[in-house]
Amino acid sequence: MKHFNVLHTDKRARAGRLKTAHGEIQTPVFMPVATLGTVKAVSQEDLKTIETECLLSNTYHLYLQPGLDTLEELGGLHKFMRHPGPILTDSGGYQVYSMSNLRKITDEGVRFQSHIDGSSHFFTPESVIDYQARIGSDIRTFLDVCVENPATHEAAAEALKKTKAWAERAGKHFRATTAGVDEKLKPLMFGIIQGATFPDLRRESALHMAETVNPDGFAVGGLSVGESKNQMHDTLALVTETLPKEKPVYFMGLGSPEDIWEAVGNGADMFDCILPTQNARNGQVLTSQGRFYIKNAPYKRDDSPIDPNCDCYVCKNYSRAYLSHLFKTKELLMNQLLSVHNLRFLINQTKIMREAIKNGNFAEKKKDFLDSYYRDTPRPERDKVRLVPKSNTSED
RNA sequence: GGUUGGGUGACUGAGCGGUCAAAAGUAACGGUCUGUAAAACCGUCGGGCUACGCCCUACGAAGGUUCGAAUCCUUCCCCAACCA
Repeated sequence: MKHFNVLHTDKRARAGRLKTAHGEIQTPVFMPVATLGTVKAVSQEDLKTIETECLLSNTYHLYLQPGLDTLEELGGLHKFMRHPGPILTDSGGYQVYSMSNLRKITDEGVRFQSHIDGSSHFFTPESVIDYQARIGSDIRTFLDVCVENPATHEAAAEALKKTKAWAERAGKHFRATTAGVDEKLKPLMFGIIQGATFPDLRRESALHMAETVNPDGFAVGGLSVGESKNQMHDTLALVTETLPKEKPVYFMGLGSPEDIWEAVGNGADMFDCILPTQNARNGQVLTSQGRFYIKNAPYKRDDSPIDPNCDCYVCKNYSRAYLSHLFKTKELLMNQLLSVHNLRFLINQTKIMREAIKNGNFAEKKKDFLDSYYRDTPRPERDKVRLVPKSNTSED
């Protein structure tokens, strides 16, 4: 049974449908991030209201808390969090990257030191597949090795070598452990493509994944980690050109609206990102006319909604002035309201994209979006590289 | 009326002879964040410059001591507590 159908194309942009055990996903899709089995500050009711199609959760974090025994006893993640829709789980590969001071990589797997209590845990490509089975996610990903940017070709090649070997092991294990499962209930496995920003490595990774591992979908990892926008988009374009066209492409960790427009134009179908929720908690909101900080002076007495063009319940019922007040007074409701809005904004963008692809005017709609989004602010430099490490970001 | 303790930048509050345009926190102003170790973090924060330095104006007010005072002395004005 074919789990993914490309319904419409407009140049390289595609609109499609992905079937999972917990329902269909229309693509392009934005998946809110529920690392610990919750989209931070957002309720299940909210997720439904904003028309969430798929959630992303995290193997590493769920493994530590509440623990897989607990999760399994309570019927898996869907039942535990009462989420009826599809869930994709990240393998923990991102934690290999972001918690580099707490882990050690060997050919066999990754030894983590828990960030909670310091206890030691060993993840292998196979065990991570088993963990995701216990979580019960619909889309499961392989353990990979993501390198920081900038990386030397040597380091990226070394990481890719492990990623490839691990993908083969994980794919084999996945097939062996899901062999008898009914097609309709069968989870999907997504392989992760690495190779930093080196074209030869990216091509090698994509070809290897497609030809040797042949997963249900392709995740593009190791991007949006500090490289320039040009590098990021060029790398994606090269990967989608290399990959077969009949399977979904998931750009891991991409979440600013302008980037998603660009990436959909380059053939990506699925996205997840902490940005809309994390930025919401830090007071930044997205609108069709650009993004801004709700806490900033101009909004203190602004009685208008965050985005007059948004259909979310926050924009219909709350003013900028009130939300600004909530932020400044550290009222917890702010986290929920701004998160709901930002998520709904991105989901609405994907709906506009699908419609545009169907109508064959994607480029035009993309231009409309960007013209409006950058109406009052200069467009960012596309070749600018993030120089400061993740843990020490600042700008003056 | 007396005694004692105080009056420091928007606020709270350190400093108690030079290294003080003055700690720290708050507020204010601006920003960062892309498969979440984040309801986190980072700047700026008296004014003016021919700015990695210089010049003004500043620690209740006015005098004074000193090479030099937010810091010591005198007087005055406020504030708090207590005593009449």
